[in-house]
Amino acid sequence: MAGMSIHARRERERAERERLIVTAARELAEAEGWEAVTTRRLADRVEYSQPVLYSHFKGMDAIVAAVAVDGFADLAAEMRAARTSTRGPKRALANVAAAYVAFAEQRPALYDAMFNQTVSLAFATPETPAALRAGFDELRQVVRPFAADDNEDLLAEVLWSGLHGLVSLTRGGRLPRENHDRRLALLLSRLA
Amino acid sequence: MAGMSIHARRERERAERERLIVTAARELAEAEGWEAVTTRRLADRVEYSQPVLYSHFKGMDAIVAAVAVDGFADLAAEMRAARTSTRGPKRALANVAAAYVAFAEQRPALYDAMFNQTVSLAFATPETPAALRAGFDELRQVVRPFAADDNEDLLAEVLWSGLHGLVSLTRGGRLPRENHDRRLALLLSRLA
DNA sequence: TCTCCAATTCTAGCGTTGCTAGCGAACAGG
DNA sequence: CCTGTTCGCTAGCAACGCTAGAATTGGAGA
Repeated sequence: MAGMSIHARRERERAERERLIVTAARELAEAEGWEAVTTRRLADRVEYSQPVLYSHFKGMDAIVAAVAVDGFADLAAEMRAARTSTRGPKRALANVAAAYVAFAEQRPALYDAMFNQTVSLAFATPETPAALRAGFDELRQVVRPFAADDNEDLLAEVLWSGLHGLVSLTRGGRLPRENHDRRLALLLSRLA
Repeated sequence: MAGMSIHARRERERAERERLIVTAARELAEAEGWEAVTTRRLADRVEYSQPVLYSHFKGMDAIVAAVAVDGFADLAAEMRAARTSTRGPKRALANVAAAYVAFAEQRPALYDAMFNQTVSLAFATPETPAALRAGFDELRQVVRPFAADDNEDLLAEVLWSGLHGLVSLTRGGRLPRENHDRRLALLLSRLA
């Protein structure tokens, strides 16, 4: 039965091509913004025709969602690094918050995919991708020392909201970039 | 010289038509979301042809921006009502925050225009529309009792960030709607 | 009142978008 | 070597934002 290994190779190649599409979409978005990521340009970039994209993803939204999942994994990793490289609950909190903000500032297109662009990502359900949970877990761990036993989740969610609000309003020009650090410090001091 | 009054009438009619366009855009967006607000459908609704839109606004973005300015005026008015109908700093804060959240929940398309859709609105500059300042002033007034003299603005900005983050993550499905009230209460208790 | 000119609105169309139908080539299996 | 299926491509659709140029409207002067 040579057929089986052939089938396996095909699936492998197919998975590779899917990765190629997702990373190409991500690179294009980070270089020129999401409005520049069209099916034609993306197909051009991966050197396939448009319809190939639709054999992997249901549509453009699904491609954005795939990039977003990647983004959540990256964000979770960076927050984890920020947390484990510090001692002391207060410093850990400050470091993780700074990592979150830095991520949003340095990868605006990725952050957009995660929080603005895509609406069709399952979040607090059983089929939520692991990467999404991982990010939230980091926040929960870092606020644990400051929470009463019964509201750890709640505090993590409020922290997340505060960080997202700060980042989001600043990036949209609603808040002046000037006092960004002071705002962040104030938020953290009130939550801790 | 009858020409002058004719000119005046024409300008009046023109202004009326502009209002018609903006309110039609707003109604269409609130009824079916912004993706349904196309130049063709909008032109249809106001019973003019597409190019008329471009004699009033530079493009679709400018129309969204005009709706957003309306939205800021509404939001400011509702927050003002919430503040002045209450006695006591803590209650005032809670009431204004609740008004903000209610606004975002009941008029999602409007909130979208104000915070997600449009990027091209001047905010902390001299030519910032009055409606935009008014909303922020309400927040500033309501946090004044809880701020040290030198960081009143900062605290208002952090409150705004927290509220926007809460609303934005909840609406995008990132936070379960379940504990929304408890999250809001926690945020306020930490800021006050 | 009739004609003319300027302002204004409409028709028609351009280039691009996301997405899909259906043809043609490539390739595993007999 | 032939056959059947799988796969990617060419071509095209409807709808998008936006614009050029024709057509219509309506005030002004004879």
